[in-house]
Amino acid sequence: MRRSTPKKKHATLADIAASAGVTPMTVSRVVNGNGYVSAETREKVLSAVSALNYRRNGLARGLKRQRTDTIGLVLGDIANPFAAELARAVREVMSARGYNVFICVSEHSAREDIAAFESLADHRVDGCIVATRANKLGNDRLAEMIEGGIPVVLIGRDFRHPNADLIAADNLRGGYDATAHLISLGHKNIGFIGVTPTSGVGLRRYHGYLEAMREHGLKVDERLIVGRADDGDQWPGYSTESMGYEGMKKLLALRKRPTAVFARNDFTAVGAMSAVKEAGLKIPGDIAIVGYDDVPLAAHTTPPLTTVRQPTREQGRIAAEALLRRIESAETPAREERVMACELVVRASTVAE
Amino acid sequence: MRRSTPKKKHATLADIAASAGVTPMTVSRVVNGNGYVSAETREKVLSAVSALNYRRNGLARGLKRQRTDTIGLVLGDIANPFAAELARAVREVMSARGYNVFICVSEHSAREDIAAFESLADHRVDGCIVATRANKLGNDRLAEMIEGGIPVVLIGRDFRHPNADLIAADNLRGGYDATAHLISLGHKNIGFIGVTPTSGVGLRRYHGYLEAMREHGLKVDERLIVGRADDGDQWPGYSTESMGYEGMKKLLALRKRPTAVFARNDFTAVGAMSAVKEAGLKIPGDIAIVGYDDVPLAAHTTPPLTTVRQPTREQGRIAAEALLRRIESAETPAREERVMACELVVRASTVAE
DNA sequence: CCTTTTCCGGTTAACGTTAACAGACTCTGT
DNA sequence: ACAGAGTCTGTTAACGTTAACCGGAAAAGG
Repeated sequence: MRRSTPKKKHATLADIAASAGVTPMTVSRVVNGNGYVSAETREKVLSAVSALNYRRNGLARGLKRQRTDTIGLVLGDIANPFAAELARAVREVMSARGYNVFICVSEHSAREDIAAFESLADHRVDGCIVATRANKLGNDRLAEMIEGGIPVVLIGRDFRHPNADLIAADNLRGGYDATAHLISLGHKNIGFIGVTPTSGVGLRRYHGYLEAMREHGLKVDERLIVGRADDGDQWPGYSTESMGYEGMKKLLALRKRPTAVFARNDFTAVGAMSAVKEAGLKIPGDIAIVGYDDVPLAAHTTPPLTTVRQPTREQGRIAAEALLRRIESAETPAREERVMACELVVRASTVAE
Repeated sequence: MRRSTPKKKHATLADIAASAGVTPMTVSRVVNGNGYVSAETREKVLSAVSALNYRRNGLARGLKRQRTDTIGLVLGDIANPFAAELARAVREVMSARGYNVFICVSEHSAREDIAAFESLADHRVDGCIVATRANKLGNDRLAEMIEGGIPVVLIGRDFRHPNADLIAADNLRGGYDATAHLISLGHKNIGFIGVTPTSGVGLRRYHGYLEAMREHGLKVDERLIVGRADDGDQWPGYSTESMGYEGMKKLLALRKRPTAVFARNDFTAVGAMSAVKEAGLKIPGDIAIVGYDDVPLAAHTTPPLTTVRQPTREQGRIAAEALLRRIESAETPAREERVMACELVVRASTVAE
């Protein structure tokens, strides 16, 4: 218990300067590698730096320089492979240009969404990429921050602002294509797992499903739309697989069960597949299944999952580049909106081999 | 093209003060809700705050207060559900105590590992939770930072330092139990997917496997250890499912193929299962499979996956609390090390129902 | 009535860094 | 020898915030 020691303080430029017998300014020049410093002084300074374990204070530096070389990335759900891939792409571009990336997670809650970009803004990140789903409160707050002068780029968030670029996958079309694929295979009774009829408002892929059904003259039975509401503020212990599993159970219990199902994402689809197999039914013979995202897992399910691939890396890369443009140009550039095509990947969960 | 506007600047306390006809100090009192301010002036100030869209400058604030109310979390792989769950638990504890959490991702690269906690340290986070795998360079750098005075707690990183707590799951025991389970079912020829014989040095669950084999008098054939090296600095396009798939392919091609396989994690196990089924073999009849982590998916594979559950939330929570202790106590507390038990979850991939 | 407390707001001086400028000294070329 | 350029280091003044302190007015207590 007595094994505690007094706390250490961080060394400052002044400490190094005193120890090396120079002024703080000279030390600053050495650690930043700019300005003229003789080899001899540099040596003295560097050895003092490592002796005192000096690290520059990013707060003071950022305050003085009016930039932090740091950007923020707000993600809704860190467990999602899509988010992970996005983060990787953003980071690649950003670190090549000398920026750090700090990630904040909102857990799909409006309150946390706001808290996340407020804390990033307070720490004066040079810009922000926001990849969370739209919500009223968050949108309002975001608009204020943008108007407050923070460069912002949105990924897949259904919110438009004249000073924020928007990069998105064409999930409306993706959902349409997935559904049209099932229709072209002769299915008429097609379910959707992953939203409630009311909560799906913000989900483009769900609208794609509705549109495809309507355009092909198929009626959408509300009993075929199953899932949990997700627009509330809490989503405790959310597991997308179990939503798929439970959703499919509900569909299988219907008097007239669907012959095909479109799931909001691949993990939901996997849960649904598990329920189908448990019921002793065949995929795709009895029920065909389509997922969304083409996560690595999708190629390894039994049977392999038909899904819709979105260009994740490209979205991340383009968003990062758009943000850099906003950060580094003297004037705030004109708004850019990019909608990227998705690609249906047909595997054995809809078409037997 | 011409649709660009000049950049905005952030409003400062002084701007608000001027606009409200008070001093900056009074504004500070209002926005921080401390000190005495009359209702009338508070009103004036607040309306100026919202009119000018003021947000306090966290850099200046942090610089002056010598704390940022922010902690850093360094993760190796954001796509891992384990990491996601950990992050959630850490965030829960931390936001309840008024701290923000910034996440940095190292992509399992030593260079990025170092860059991550250096950038966090430079931004003067109040403390850091590091959940990346150990590596020589990173450990050295980390030791320097700890000695530089930053409170650090490690999760599952095989690195000891007198001023850093260590929370870990007992993956050695978990790996042992998983392997012993297979042995108790009569398997003798048991493969491991996910490391090369040389690269697995840092992976406790792999050592558990080796230990169980040795203790039960079974010899470990090096050809039964398959996987990619992962201790290099690059790991491009890494997909854990495909490692499992390819690893299993190699094992199936052996003249004397294993009757059971232990995979380093559940996704690797899923990839392996996919290769087994593709070869027309039965699970667990021809080959039994055990994974690790008990991700939500594991309950929904076909057959459901036997795996080892680690207490993820608890690790996150305990780490967060340990960090808070380090941050908020005046003296640096004595080192704490917690090893948490894992639990074998038996499902149908090893024992037919 | 006087003393003490509570309320309200201003003043000053940092926190650690760097941009801008200034001064001195050393070359180089003519 | 001298202008001009290049090299090296120091001084000053912010960047935006808040801790610490100060003083006056009003309220409370005796």
